[in-house]
Amino acid sequence: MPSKTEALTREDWIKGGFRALTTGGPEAVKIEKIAREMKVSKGSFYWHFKDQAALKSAMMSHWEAWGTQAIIDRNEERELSPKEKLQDLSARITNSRDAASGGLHYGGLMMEAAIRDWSRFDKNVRSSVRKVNSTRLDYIAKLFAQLGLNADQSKLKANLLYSSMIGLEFLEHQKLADLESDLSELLTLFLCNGDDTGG
Amino acid sequence: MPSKTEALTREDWIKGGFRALTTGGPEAVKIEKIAREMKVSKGSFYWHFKDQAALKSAMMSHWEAWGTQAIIDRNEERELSPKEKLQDLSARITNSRDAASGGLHYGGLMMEAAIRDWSRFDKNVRSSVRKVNSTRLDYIAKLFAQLGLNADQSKLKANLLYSSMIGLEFLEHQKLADLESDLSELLTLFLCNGDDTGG
DNA sequence: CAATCACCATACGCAGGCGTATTGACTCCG
DNA sequence: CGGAGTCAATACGCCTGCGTATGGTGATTG
Repeated sequence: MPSKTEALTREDWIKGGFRALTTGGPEAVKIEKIAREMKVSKGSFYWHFKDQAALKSAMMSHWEAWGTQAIIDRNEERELSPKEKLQDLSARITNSRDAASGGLHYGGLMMEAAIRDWSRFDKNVRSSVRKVNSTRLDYIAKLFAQLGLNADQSKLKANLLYSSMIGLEFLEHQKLADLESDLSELLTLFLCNGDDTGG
Repeated sequence: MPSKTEALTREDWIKGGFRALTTGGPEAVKIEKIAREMKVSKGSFYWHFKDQAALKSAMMSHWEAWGTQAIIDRNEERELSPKEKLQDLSARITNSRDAASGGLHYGGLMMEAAIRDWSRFDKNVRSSVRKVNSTRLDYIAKLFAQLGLNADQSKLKANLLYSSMIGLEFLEHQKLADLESDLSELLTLFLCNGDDTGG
């Protein structure tokens, strides 16, 4: 365990990477830029990481874990009805600013959006995003199924709910309250009528 | 009217800009890069535009017009019921590869997504996107209103429908057919029950 | 107390992008 | 033909970012 002024760790750089991503988008995830923000030289970076791709990869690993299992676990560990879980999930995803994930928690909404941006033109990031989406969708669909919807309907509603979360988040950068209320309305709508799948 | 090998126009560069944006994202909208793709030198660019910002600005102007008025006009000029218009709109936004807008039509889905990415960390682009969103949402809400929904419900459903378009587009890079079907289901759901706004 | 190790700073060469300045071609007009 | 105007190629200086190489410093170990 070194002392001096507390040597940087690998995770410090990952956090720095997410800060850059969140505040400046994919374009801002530059080593020298992050180094400046952290008031160190990039010499440190290349000690902890092989190159840029390694940082990106590490960031994605963290996010894959945080963006799926962490959220789901926290939702499951409390004793809620499926309906409550769905409501809670909506609130959690839109409002993820609470202290979670042991310090590696970077900023919720903006961060997810930035990662989605990133994924659009980066194969590896896209692969991570697909995993996360898939896990989340399966989980949401499972909750709908527990409420009595059949498999197709569950998947459909999961798609639509999750898509709305993403789309609404994009529409309303500013007013968070309306976002949650809109999502809540959608959920109500989904849970009011079970089956009427038109052809 | 010059001759030679048909001198480049301002719009050629704008098209080039959109091609770059669509295929490589905001990061790819670089003058020298676009110039290479167009097999000319950047000397040409700086004849037609003052700088990068000018190109971006011009691109946004084009998109503002194309992304709102053009879509709405084409939807309105045909004689459809409001319900049909909504369905048609969904299909049109997701499936905008038909020959439209007189040649300045760059690639539908990917392009819109790239512009949204761009807007996240660029003030001017964001301003354009807000305008376009606002216009589209008003139009969609108007259609819902024509179907008998009150103002609040119209706005809500417009928000949700439009958000779903965006979110679904993100989820399903690959299968376009499912996207349309999901949207169609959502619309059906919206139009089946008029009012049940829970508190 | 030297040797080693962990961690960081500095300096380097390279590539790519920006915007400018200069020059070159081709066209139009007188 | 000569000059003005339109458009594009080339060359330049600047900056930023990458990854490497090398050197320094403080702790740790024998």
